[in-house]
Amino acid sequence: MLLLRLKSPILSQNSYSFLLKSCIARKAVEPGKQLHARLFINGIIFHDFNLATKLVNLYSICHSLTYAHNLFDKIPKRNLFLWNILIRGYAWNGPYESAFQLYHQLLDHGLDPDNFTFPFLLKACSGLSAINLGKAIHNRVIKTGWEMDVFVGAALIDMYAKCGYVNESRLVFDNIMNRDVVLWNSMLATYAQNGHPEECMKLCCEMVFQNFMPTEATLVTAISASADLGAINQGRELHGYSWKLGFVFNDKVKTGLVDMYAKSGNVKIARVLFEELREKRLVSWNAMITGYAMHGHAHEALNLFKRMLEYSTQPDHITFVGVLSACNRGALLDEGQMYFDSMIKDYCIEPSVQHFTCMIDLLGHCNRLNEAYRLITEMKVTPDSGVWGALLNSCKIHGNVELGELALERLIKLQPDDAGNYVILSNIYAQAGKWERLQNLRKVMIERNIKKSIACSWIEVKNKIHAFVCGDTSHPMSDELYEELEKMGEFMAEAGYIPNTSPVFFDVEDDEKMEMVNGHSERLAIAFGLISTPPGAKLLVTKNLRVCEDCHVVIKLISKIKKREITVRDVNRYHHFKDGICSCGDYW
DNA sequence: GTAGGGTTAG
Repeated sequence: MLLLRLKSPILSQNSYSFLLKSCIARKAVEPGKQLHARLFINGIIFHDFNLATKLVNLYSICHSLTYAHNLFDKIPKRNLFLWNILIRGYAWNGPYESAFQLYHQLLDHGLDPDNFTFPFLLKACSGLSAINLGKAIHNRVIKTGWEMDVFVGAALIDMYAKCGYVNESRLVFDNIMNRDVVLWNSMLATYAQNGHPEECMKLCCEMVFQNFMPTEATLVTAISASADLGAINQGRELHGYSWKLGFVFNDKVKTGLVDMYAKSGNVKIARVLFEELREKRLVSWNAMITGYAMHGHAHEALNLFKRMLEYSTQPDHITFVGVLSACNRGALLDEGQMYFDSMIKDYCIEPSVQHFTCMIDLLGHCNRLNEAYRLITEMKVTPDSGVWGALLNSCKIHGNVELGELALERLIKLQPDDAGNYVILSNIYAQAGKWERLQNLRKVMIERNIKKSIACSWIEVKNKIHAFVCGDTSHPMSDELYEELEKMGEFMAEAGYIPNTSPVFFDVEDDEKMEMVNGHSERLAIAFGLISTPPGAKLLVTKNLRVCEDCHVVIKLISKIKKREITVRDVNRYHHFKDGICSCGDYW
């Protein structure tokens, strides 16, 4: 950049070329603009295609799309390379629509998109979640014969993944014979991002089996999948595998491990790894803060947040989801309100539905139901099912029938087929002794043919995931498992336990009801865990719905009688049972 | 005479 400071107005075109190349390498847009001005004054710019191209490239890399596009428009003869770098700029930074405008212009000019154009266009589709556009581009890919290209393929896989079309992703993946590691990674990410962690793990094994060397992205994706599965042993294996492959000092892999250990209930190990990070980036802070929040360690989460600010790391909207849900778990109303205000005022973050959900949950937690409702009415964003669900849940805990009815009314509009909401209101009615309303609600459910979704819980034992549905007798160890449950029942009866059958929704006789509660999937998974692990071993069970109230009581007792730490991760939160107490403080 | 696909936190 020394040359820039020289007074001499005349530089050779080679020198300009060299300087621009250096600007591109450093992403230095300001010196580039100065060079642009000189080129303009000297009248060189429009005669030297090479220099103009370099400038468009620089602007495009540096998010200066307006500059890039203006210059692009003035270049008389444009080649595909020039179109591609401008499309790339829009694909990376938006507005994505501009990428498609350029694409159509390109076609109008009689040019054919190539294996560079397609990945950029597909990236823009991913950004817009525009499946129809994506499919149209896919057709064009097939027509122009680029479908076997790994770059195009990976972009197609990602586009379908971001639009939620997992099967289409897989078709693209299966269709390409000469795969490379990124193509595998794209497919792994598709499964991980779309809630198919088991498929992700399976494919990961296949990839290794086919002698592909995992990369940083492979491990990050696989670790996040095992975090979503709550598969601690698989996660530990991946941890060991990272050692073997030399990724153990890699901060991105390590952040994945922090998330994985936190989600599987090992917050302490997560913290140790977090402290080992050489560079603590925003994602790492967020993983640790949300990890603490999930497990109800409100003060640890907030202390870490304060430390993050001392490190001058700017929090983002995800950090505040963690901070606010930490306040919620700790019933810290004043702090929660303070952070919510600070997020808006000090950090200029527009509260999202998630932030509002945290606040409504928090107000509800503290029995400020009317304020919670008022907040919903004042929200600038449209309240979704999470928001009304939080209100409904708070109404159940504090026995507010009227607001509960209102919340359900809104929920029915948003999720007409979700039985869970009806069940919560029916529980509110049952608790309040409103039997007539309860009967009416049941009638409505029957009329609308709303059925409770099948509850499923799973537990990982010796690296294998064992899944149980409600009343399941299909497991090979089913007999032993029910025997264990029966034995537990005797112990619990001695401890004064009386089954609470109110969560059982169907009209059935009492002893039948008992059996149904007894056969709840979380109990089956825990019973299986008890008989297939050594005494004292921790258990982690994951459930697709909320833990039922009776099971919550029972698991507390089991943790005391069997001297076991049991973690249940239900659809909303974690419950840590130890010595007869649950970390949620019976609020969930 | 150049560029590109996959990566974690909610």
